[in-house]
Amino acid sequence: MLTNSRLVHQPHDHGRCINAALNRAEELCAASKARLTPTRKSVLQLLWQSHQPLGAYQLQDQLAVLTGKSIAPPTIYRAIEFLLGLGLIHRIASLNAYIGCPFPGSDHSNLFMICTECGSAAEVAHNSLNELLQKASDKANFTLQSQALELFGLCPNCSLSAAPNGALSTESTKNPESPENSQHD
Amino acid sequence: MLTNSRLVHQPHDHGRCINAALNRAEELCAASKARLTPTRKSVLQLLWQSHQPLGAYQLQDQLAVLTGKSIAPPTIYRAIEFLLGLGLIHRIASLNAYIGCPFPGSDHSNLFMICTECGSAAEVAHNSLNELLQKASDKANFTLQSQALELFGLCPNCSLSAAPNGALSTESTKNPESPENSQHD
DNA sequence: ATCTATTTGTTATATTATAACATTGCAATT
DNA sequence: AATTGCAATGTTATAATATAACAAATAGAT
Repeated sequence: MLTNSRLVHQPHDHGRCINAALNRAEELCAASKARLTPTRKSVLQLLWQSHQPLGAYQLQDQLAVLTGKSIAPPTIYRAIEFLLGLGLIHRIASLNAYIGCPFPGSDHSNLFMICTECGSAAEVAHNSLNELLQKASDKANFTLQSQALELFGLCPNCSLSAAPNGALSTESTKNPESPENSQHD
Repeated sequence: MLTNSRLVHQPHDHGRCINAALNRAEELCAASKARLTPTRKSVLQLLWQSHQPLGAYQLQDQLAVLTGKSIAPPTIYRAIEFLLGLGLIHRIASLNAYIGCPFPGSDHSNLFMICTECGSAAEVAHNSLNELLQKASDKANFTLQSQALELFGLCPNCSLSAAPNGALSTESTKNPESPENSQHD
């Protein structure tokens, strides 16, 4: 199970998150001879400002602030489309929102754990889950092409706040580890 | 694994589907002292006309045909909200569409297998999948509340059409079984 | 019959997304 | 450097999905 859950929910050097994501994006674009133009790069950067998914019009507002000029929806959606195409971001259907992908370039499922309290979303690539879904599809004679898997609930931090005092373990408060932004469990 | 997949993809007495769904709805409403008003009932009936999810504005159009008068969006959305609340229908987030639930009243996950070709959607209640998701949530200290699980691909029928001649088994062509509209696998 | 709460009607508008066409700008070749 | 062609962005308008706010009607309880 590959996840960015710990990184999402613990204090960390987020500047490194952003830089790492932008660097990966540069590499991926170079590799596929795609152009990471200023608009596209800004949108990606904005989506990495936090670990919370942003809607297209939130992006529009923030891009206006960032660049000092207002940009119409089609431009935003084009940048989104481009980034989605390269797997640099994901769309979270149930939120009509977009988020940076922590594992671009790797073939993986898109399971999201979305906090209904703080809005954060952690991504999980879960092999046995994918196998199970593939098996279920086979059994139903369903030719699986893609998937949208979205879990809602309370993230570690919000779970702690919500819990009756001291009822939960301190498991989630241990320090984050390298590498950059993912761990294998 | 509980699914209505076979029923969705094979010829069957669909009138019985609809009637069964409406009867279950009457019972559930009676049990919870909720009122299945004409509008609500019509919306539910329309959602059971086919095994394809319908959008709110498709419902609006069809309701206009059915009743002979045009009905504004809020009324449609209110009926949808009511039916969702009782678990009689589901919302498919990635399609902005709604579909009748074949197992209302039973506590279950909402895994959908949605055909990208014909638009049909089969629902699957999959215990071990739910367990796996619960485990993954626990591991991430995520307090799971609800989920949206949507698979895209080709349904059995469309898989057959798409497949190079005779390459697939005839497994999916055997007859549907009782009961009304679900099977245990 | 009256009251109350629920449901529906009505109007307006918010939110998300795309179509269609014009313009700009990069970059490859001459 | 000028030309050309394609990719990217700008611009305007509008489609598609969803909700807010308040008024009217209706069912059910007393």
